[in-house]
Amino acid sequence: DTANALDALSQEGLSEERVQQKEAAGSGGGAGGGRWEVVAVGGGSKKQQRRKKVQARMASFDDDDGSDGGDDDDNGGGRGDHRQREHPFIVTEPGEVARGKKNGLDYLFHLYEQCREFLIQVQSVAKERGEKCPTKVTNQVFRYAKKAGASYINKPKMRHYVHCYALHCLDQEASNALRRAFKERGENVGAWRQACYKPLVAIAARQGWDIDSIFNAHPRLAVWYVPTKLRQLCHAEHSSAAAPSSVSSGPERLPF
Amino acid sequence: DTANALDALSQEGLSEERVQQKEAAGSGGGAGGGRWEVVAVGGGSKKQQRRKKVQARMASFDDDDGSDGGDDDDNGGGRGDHRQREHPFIVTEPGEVARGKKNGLDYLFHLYEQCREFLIQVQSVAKERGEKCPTKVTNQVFRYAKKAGASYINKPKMRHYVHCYALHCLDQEASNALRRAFKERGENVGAWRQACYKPLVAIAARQGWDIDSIFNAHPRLAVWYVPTKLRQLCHAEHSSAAAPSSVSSGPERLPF
DNA sequence: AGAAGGACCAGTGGTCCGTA
DNA sequence: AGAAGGACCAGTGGTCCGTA
Repeated sequence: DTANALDALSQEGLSEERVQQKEAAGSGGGAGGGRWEVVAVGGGSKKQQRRKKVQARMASFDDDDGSDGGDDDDNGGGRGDHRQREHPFIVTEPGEVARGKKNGLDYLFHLYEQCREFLIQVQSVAKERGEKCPTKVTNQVFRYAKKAGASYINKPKMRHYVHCYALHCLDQEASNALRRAFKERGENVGAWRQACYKPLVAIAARQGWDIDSIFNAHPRLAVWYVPTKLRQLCHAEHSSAAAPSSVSSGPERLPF
Repeated sequence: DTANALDALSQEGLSEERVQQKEAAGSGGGAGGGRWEVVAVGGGSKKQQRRKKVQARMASFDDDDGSDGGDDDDNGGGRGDHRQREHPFIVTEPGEVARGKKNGLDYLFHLYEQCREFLIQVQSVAKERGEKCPTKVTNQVFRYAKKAGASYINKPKMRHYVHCYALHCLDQEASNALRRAFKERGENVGAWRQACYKPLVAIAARQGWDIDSIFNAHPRLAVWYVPTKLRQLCHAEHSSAAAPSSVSSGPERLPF
């Protein structure tokens, strides 16, 4: 029947034309406080946009069967077209909502917090079942997020901007300043993203170069793997910062 | 040339007819203090048995190239026969050295300590290089151990007996008593191994059922993954120990 | 029969590159 | 051109089962 056909399609990751909700940052300051506007990026009919409101956060579903057929909603509309991509990010100031077909950086950081919430849910299910319990945002968590309807969350995107989120967590002042500067200069997201590395390496330098400890010491950041490139930058900088013969000296030691 | 041919063979994991060293527990008590006898299990000629003494612990080699050709020793002897297996374990009392073509349990536990030492070496290499640093005995560590000449270490074996080692770490008295009882009764290794689960579950029960925390709180045990079956047993016992309606109550709570 | 371990397999971390 | 993300890939955790 139809439900099964839809299931089959959604298991291929091709259809599932759900309306996606986002909450827009209402009033200034950090992410996570306000609400995002509902932004439809699915192929579904417009009239469905306000349905399935909080789908992304709750719903008690199992994490290991591909089917949610027979639900109370139909995925109607024209079949066969792929889900549209998320709007690209632009550099926004803290509290600024992106206009047009763009997403802002508060929204980006909000996605990291959503992932952490999904992780916490996966952890509590695992504990209930006596299964091994992930400490990081793993593939399993991304799968869970997708099943929870948060189809706008995906691994490549989240991994791509982890270090930007790290800066946001570790030095909100510096992060905010960087956003304002790059917005003012009209830089694109790629340039801003690149620029996030340098202040992080400086933070690492101050804290004995142990980027893993820095991540793990921060509760919201600890659930993310340290990005390879950030690790490499810290290592390279550490090596060249140290006196040539004291590369193997421990943390906190300065060359003199 | 010959060296290359040998390399090729050893990369298939088929030959490398090295003499293997083991250190025998000299004087009673726990493992790790004494020395094991040299036990040859390779196909190499007998006269080579005392060569390459400490091979398994040191040697500065890289962890990612398969070649150690051109070394100072030849692997001589008849080619083409597979490496012999390790002698099977028998249940021995603490301090007792297995006789005949058998290995004792002090030796088994010693292997766990060797693996931990290999892990520590892998970790220090990773830190020097600024690579991500394993916290557990991973495939990478088993590969490293093999390259270090400890060909008698392998993943299936180590995973098979982890919970036995856990009991040895967490309650040496109970572990020793179990060994003596099973030896006296003439039980085989499989029966002893099975019997190790029960006292571990009892320990978990006393400590809020969190077997992961119990492993992680012990420095020598923390480097080992909690075995699936032990985790399942703890969970099953926990569920049935709790009152039916309070399965989701936290640790340390008793049903009353 | 009891046991050691090569080798396989499903699902991982990581990210490239065809896509829009 | 800049960017989002499906999909691939090497190496993982886990352990079965052909072997001795």
